[in-house]
Amino acid sequence: MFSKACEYGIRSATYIASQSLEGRRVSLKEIAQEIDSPVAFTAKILQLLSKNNIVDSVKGAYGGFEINRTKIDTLKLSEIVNAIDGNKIYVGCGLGLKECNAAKPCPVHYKFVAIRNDLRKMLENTSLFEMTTGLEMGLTYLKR
Amino acid sequence: MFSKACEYGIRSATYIASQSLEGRRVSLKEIAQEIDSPVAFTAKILQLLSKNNIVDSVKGAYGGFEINRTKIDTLKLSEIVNAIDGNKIYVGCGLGLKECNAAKPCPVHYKFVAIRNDLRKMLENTSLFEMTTGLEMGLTYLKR
DNA sequence: TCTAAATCGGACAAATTTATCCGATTAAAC
DNA sequence: GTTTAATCGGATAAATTTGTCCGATTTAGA
Repeated sequence: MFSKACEYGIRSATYIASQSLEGRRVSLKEIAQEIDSPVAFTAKILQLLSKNNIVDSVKGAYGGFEINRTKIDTLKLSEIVNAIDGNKIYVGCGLGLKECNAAKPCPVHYKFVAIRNDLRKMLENTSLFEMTTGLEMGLTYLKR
Repeated sequence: MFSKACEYGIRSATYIASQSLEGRRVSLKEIAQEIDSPVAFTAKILQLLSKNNIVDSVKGAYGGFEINRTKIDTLKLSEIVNAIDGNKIYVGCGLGLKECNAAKPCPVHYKFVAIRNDLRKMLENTSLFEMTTGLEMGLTYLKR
């Protein structure tokens, strides 16, 4: 459903948020270790998230990544997905047809529209904070 | 959502079915032209569908691909998707976590379960015949 | 039997995604 | 100022997906 890059991105942001809530800034190394992802590849994704203003990065010793409280509350999963995978999850035909729309629908057009709308709504309604709440309660896990 | 291979596979099967309903056996060349796909790559996918008993192939002059009426009525999209992409659309965690289930859920586990169930049900409930009905009525289009 | 039209199957090539490496830069601490 | 620990950014490599090529095989028809 999502690219690997996007999966690592969501897991990274979730972990950073969870630690920022505790006042801890975290390093790339720690992030990759905690979400079980390839370090160098994760670095690329974090750069992307940083450029898209989703996480804040601090260079130099004692640097790392963090997300401020306001962003944790307001940022939605959709913005992370959009920064990495773009909007290709929502747009385009389920069968790969270039010109498929309500006026000229493919055989499964309406069925896909419904499912994609659900996915879009879910991503637009899920905040980073919500992602971390389960973690704090020990009910959800990011690793492995 | 689906791989290109899977998209071509669904479009191929749908076109073959629509022509088989008219009593016409169709060639690879015609299929690729009608669904606007790369010929040689489509050939590979048709081989796969043939091996998985989804389409019937006839070698030699006047050969080509066809699907018998019973199969057109009973075959579901899920079987085509399964033959090409396997079951990776349904299984596995939305965030790519190896061990994610109801006992140890990731932060979006239940939200993904719901959406994927909808997708699975849709594929399991849509027959090849249903794919062709819109085509016959000129309401849906496979090309471009 | 020969020819033409078709699928089959294996090797190969291109494109994209995933992943690694390393030097440059930055900033805190001593 | 030097060291150290960190991100940044560009080049490169590996893996996967997508796509091509071509000879082998099969079969209908002349």
